[in-house]
Amino acid sequence: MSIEAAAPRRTTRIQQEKREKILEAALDVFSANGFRGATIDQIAEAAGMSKPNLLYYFRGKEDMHTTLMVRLLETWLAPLRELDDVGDPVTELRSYIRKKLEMSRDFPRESRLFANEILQGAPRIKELLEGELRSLVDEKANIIKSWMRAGKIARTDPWHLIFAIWATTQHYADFDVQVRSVLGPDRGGDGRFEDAARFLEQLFIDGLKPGK
Amino acid sequence: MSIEAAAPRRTTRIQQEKREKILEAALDVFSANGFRGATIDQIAEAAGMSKPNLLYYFRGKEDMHTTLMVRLLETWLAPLRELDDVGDPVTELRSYIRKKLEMSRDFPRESRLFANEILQGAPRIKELLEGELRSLVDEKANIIKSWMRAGKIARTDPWHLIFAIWATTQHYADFDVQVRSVLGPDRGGDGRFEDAARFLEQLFIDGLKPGK
DNA sequence: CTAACGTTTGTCCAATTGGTCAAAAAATGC
DNA sequence: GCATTTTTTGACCAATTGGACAAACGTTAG
Repeated sequence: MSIEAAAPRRTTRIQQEKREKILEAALDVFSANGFRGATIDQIAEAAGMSKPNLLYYFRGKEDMHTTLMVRLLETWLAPLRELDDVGDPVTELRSYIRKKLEMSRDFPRESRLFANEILQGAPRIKELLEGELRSLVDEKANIIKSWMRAGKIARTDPWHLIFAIWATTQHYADFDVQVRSVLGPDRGGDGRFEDAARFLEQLFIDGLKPGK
Repeated sequence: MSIEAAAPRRTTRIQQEKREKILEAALDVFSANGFRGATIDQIAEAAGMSKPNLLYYFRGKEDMHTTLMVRLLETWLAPLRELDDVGDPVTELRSYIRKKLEMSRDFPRESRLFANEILQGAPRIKELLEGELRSLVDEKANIIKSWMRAGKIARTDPWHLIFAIWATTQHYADFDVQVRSVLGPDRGGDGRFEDAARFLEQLFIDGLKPGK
């Protein structure tokens, strides 16, 4: 026994990799089936390992889910965090909307994971919403308000503006099946995101140009 | 035995009432927990009857769900169906948006039921989306297009316009927890729907006024 | 080589859950 | 009142599922 107190075991490279692989599989399964719809067996199979082996790396299903959730929330809110006081308001907002839409295109699983959670009443991240998220949105809403006061963009409700941006952009990930179904095989292909980008730009940016 | 062929048994008043009661309970449970998250026992308890009794009126969980789904789809699409060729375009769209928002306020369970289904890939109503819904949207999109050609409203993509209206209005039902959390106790009360109505009116209607 | 430790798995278990069934209880027709 | 039909329920079942565990396996340091 060494002199030092029992140091918490360093996580080895192999442990890290396994945990990553599991989380990747869990994201797949949770986002496609929701928390209750997902089974540990499904995740295990998707990760290419046995169920007891998963439970060696995570305490349980709940553990995987919250780990995913907390980690992804950061990525998810990054674009909003970047909304910057000093930039040109219209440019900032345009860039925010584009980033959000790109996230729906590139990370639809993450979007659906959150959508699932919120739909079920956000039992596992309610505090985060009321705390961290709320203050972040308040902060950014105030920035937007200051832009309005300065006459840089049209006056409107910043909170609902943010909701509208969330709703319209995430719609293309969360309601993907519906979007594709309605657009049909022709218009529903890869081009739909460019069409959406053009539309949203017109809707939000043109509508927000100052002086009507 | 009578001369007539075995007539399909008339559904009695009591049967109708029980089925209604069950569907009401099922809507509660399905919308709050999703299909897989809902249990027959929960529905039975919510309906105030025993599980085997439920299964006397419905063949199974799936049966309740599809019955709900098909029935509610009509209600859900009613506002869009009413979008009328002959009315004033701006009035028509304003009225559509208002109705959709009111539905989110008055029928949040229905909204969440659909959201849940779509999120999971719409396994049970995919054909409906690709058939009935698609042709309805196409029809209305063409009406909107004709308005644009006539210079009555600004030019934009009608399909994505419809998506944006769906997304923004249903957001207030599907993401209710998040909306409330972000707005906080003060702004998140009953008034949030009026604020939303004002905002959406400005966003969509002002933005669509013809001639920029 | 071997002891110690980290990793993996087969097996098992208890709880949950969708659904069945036969028998009891109501309701209905005569 | 009585026979028939409809409605309700208690008991039961098989499948699924989250999780526990000890034994087996691999790896590494001495």
